This record gives sequence, structure tokens and C-alpha cells, in this order.
Amino acid sequence: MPELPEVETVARDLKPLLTGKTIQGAWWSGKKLRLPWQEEWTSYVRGWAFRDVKRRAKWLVFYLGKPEEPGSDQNDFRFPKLIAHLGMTGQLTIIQGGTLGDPSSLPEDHVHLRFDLVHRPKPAVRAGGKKVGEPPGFQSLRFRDIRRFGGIHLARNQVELDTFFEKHRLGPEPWDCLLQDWKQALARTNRAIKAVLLDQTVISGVGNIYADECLHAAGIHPCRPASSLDTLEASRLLNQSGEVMRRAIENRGSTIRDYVGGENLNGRNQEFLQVYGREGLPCSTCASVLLRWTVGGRSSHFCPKCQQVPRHLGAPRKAREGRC
DNA sequence: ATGCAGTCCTGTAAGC
DNA sequence: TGCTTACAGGACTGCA
Repeated sequence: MPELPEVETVARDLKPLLTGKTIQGAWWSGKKLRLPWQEEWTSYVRGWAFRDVKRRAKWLVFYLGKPEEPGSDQNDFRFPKLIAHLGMTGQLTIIQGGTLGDPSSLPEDHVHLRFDLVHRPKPAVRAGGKKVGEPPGFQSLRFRDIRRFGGIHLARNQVELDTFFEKHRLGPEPWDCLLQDWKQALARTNRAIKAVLLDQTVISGVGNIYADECLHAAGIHPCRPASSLDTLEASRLLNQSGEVMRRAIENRGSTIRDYVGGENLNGRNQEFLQVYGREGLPCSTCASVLLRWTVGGRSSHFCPKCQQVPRHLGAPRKAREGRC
């Protein structure tokens, strides 16, 4: 399930592979996506070149430009941008006469969008009698999404991009969130802290896997009312959230089931998860058996010893049948 | 306004 | 073997 670290990995993988490439043609499966593609965009994108790839929260932004002006203003406000969300099972990979990464896995099902690419700026040159230039075979950017919770949106200019993101009211990235703002956000709600971590308008990029990891790293029970966290706990949770994300990016994200990076490679961070998917196994810190409860409608993994509710706050609200 | 449940969507796995 | 059912969850909608 792509969260901030997975989306960052895709952005880093795709940037060098896409920059300078021109969209020769596009194809859409016609299937409805959570983020709907419009048929007219299929022809609109033809002829634009990729200039840059960036990530904001769990969103990818592809900056397009004119292929004949490679040196001109990188992110001209007049130029279109493609905005992608991977949802739960979205994959954005470069296909190059086959896939990069493991060539044995080339799933062709559930492909919904394809952008066929040409590389114009550097024509093939002769070097020692051999032509050096484009590798043989086609190349394209492909969007595959089994559950169709993701999609790609076209913003025709910067204004449309800004409008799009304003609508989503995204909170800051974990490492950009000011402690003062974070404390205020927690203080004004009694929702479970886990639900607040998942709220993209408060802090962005954290999904179910990393919310559990962040809470464990900070030693905070997922059911704790956000307003019950003291300054030290709030600060610890914010700092650990940044650290957990940073480490996950270093490990190229977590592949639980469908996630692959832009080069079609699995992540490695699943090997380092401390609590997610580890119910019934011993806590790496204290060897207590890890539990799984439903918090805010999501499965939540935690250590009952490392993530205790402070004595003065009493037992977590009605811990009946593993939920709160 | 707040916070929860329901919805979308398909593959996987458990249970009978 | 083949069927039904539950579950996975990001982001949105609708309701109390």
C-alpha cells in the first residue's frame, strides 16, 4: 500500500528515466478509476515532454514542458502537469521492451494508462563505429492498478494544479510539521491518535502501515485520545514519524503485496517493520506478544507493554473484542 | 463542526 | 472442488 516512502521511491526512480522523454501517444483502458481519467486528455498529452517528477504527500506530480525548449523554464506555470495517486495497488513503472527490474514478472492485466515515450534531445551518435543512443525497443510509462483506487489527473496549468491540491487541504509532510501546530491539532480533538495520524489534512503521507510503526517507535497506544498526549509524547511522535519515514525511504518502501517502485523492484522495508503484520509475534523491544485491534476502522498493530496507556488515564476506552 | 460507518474495487485466503 | 464470506485500506460521502 503506497504511502509516503513508497511514493517517494517511485518519484526518485522515475525522475531520471522520464526527464527529457516526449509523450508520443497515450492509451486508456476506458475503465473507471477512483481518480477519473478523461478521454480528451489522451490526445491532449501528446507532444509534451517530461521535465520533472515530484512528490507531495502520497501524490506524484509530473511536470511537462515543450520538448524543443529543454533549457527553458523548468516548471513554467502555463505548462500542464500530471497528478498521480497510487491508491492501494497502483504501480507506475517504465516499460522498456519488457520491464526493468525482474524481467520474469511482467503482469499485463489491470493496466489502465500507458504513455508511450520518445527521446528526442540526443540523437544517436557514432562512437568508435558503434551507434550510441536510444536502446532498442519501445519505452513507456505504465499505470497498473488492480483495485482502481488510484488514478492520474491532468492539470492544464499551474492554476489547475493549485486548485486541485487546495481541494485536498493536505497537511505538512512529517518533517515539515511544526511542533506548535502539531500540538494544537492534537489538543483540539479526542479522536484516537491513530486516526489523527491517518488524517491527511493534519499531517500528510502517513498510511496504516507507518501509523502503526510511528506509534510503536514513540511508545504510544493507538487508542489514546489525541488530546491526552502531553508535550513530550506529541514531540516524540512527530520526531519518530519523520524518522520512520526516512528509514523507509532508505529501504525503498515496504512491499506487503502489490507495491513496486518505478523500476518494478520490490521494497525492502517490510523486513524492518516492528509491528505491522506481526500480531502474535514477540515485540522486538520487550518480547511481549504483539496485538492487533481495530482502531478507527483500520487494523492496528501494537505492543501492549511498550505502548501502554499512562496509569492516570486509566484503561483504553472499552477495549472490548480488540477494538477501541 | 465532529466523528463514525459505509462505499468503492479485486485478489487472496479461510471455512464449509 | 467449488462456493461463500471476510478482509485488505486511501479517500471520499453521508449521516447522527
